Amino acid sequence: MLLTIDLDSDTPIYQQIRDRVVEAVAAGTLKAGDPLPSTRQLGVDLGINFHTVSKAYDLLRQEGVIRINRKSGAVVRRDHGSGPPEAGFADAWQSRLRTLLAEATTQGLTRDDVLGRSQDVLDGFAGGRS
Amino acid sequence: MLLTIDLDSDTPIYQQIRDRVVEAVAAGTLKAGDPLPSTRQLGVDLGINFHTVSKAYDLLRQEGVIRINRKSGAVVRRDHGSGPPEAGFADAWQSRLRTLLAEATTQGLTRDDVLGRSQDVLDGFAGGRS
DNA sequence: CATCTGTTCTATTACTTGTATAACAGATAG
DNA sequence: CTATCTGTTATACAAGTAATAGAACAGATG
Repeated sequence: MLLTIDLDSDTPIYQQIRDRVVEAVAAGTLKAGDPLPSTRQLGVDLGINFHTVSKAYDLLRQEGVIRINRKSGAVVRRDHGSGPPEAGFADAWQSRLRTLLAEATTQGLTRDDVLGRSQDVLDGFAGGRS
Repeated sequence: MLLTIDLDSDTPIYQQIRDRVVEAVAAGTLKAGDPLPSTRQLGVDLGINFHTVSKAYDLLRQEGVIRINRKSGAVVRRDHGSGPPEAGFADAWQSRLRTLLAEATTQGLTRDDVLGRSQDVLDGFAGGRS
C-alpha cells in the first residue's frame, strides 16, 4: 500500500493524503518524475470518494509538490534535490515551527529532546543526506 | 497588549489564542501562577465574542497548560520547569514534527537550514536555558 | 469507438466556526 | 444582603468546511 489513512482521525482525509505524500517525497520513497495513482483509483483503494483525493492533489499542486497532466495524471514535480524553496516559504514555515516547538517546550520537552528528535526525523529523510 | 490575533487569517481565532498563549509560556513571558484575563475581558480587548475566548481556554485546560477556577479565573499551570511531559505526548508530538519537517525538506530547505532555524527558535524560549 | 485521465458543476448531509442572548452558580466587595 | 465579578451551560443562527454523490465534458490512448 502506497498510502494509509485513518478514517477515525480528526484530521481531514484530504489533509492526511497530502501529509503522507509530502512525507514520502521527503523520505525519498517518491522522487521527482514518479507517478501517483489516478484520483479514481486511489479513491477505490482507500475506500473514499475520488473528489476527496482530487482535493488533496489540488493542494499538492498549489504547493508545487506535484504536476498534473490530463493524460499522464499526477506526477511528483519537486523533491529535496529541486533547489531552494520559493521566496517567503522559509519565514512562513518557521512561524509554524515556532508554534510547534513552543508546545513541546511548554509540555516539558528539553531543548536536547527537541533537537534530538528533529535530527532523528531528518535522518529518516533522503534530504538528510544532501 | 498581551496577545494579538489576525481576524483575516484562515487559522481559527480560538486556535490563534491557544498558540499565542503556548508561545508566551515557552518564551517565559507567562510563568506558572500567572493569571490570564477573564474570558469576557479578553473578548472585549480583542473585539471578539467571549465564547471564542472560552473555547481557547478550554483547549489550554485540556492540554494542561492552564488551570481554571471559578473564583480566580484562568491561571498558568505549566511551564518548561514543570517536569517531563505526560506519557504519550512526545510520540504524538514527534508525528506532527515529522510532517512539518517533511514539508520543509520537500520544499528544498536543507538539513542545516532546518536545524539552524530550530535552534534559533529554541534560543528565543526560556526553556532553551534549562 | 471505448476507455482512461483530470475537470467542472450541482447537490446534499454533517460538522465547525463565530456570534448572540440568556440564564445559572459560586465567590467577592460594597 | 445586594451588586458584581467569575466560569459554565444551553440554545440558536449564519457562514463556511468536509465528504459524499451523480452527471457531464475534454483530451489522450488503445
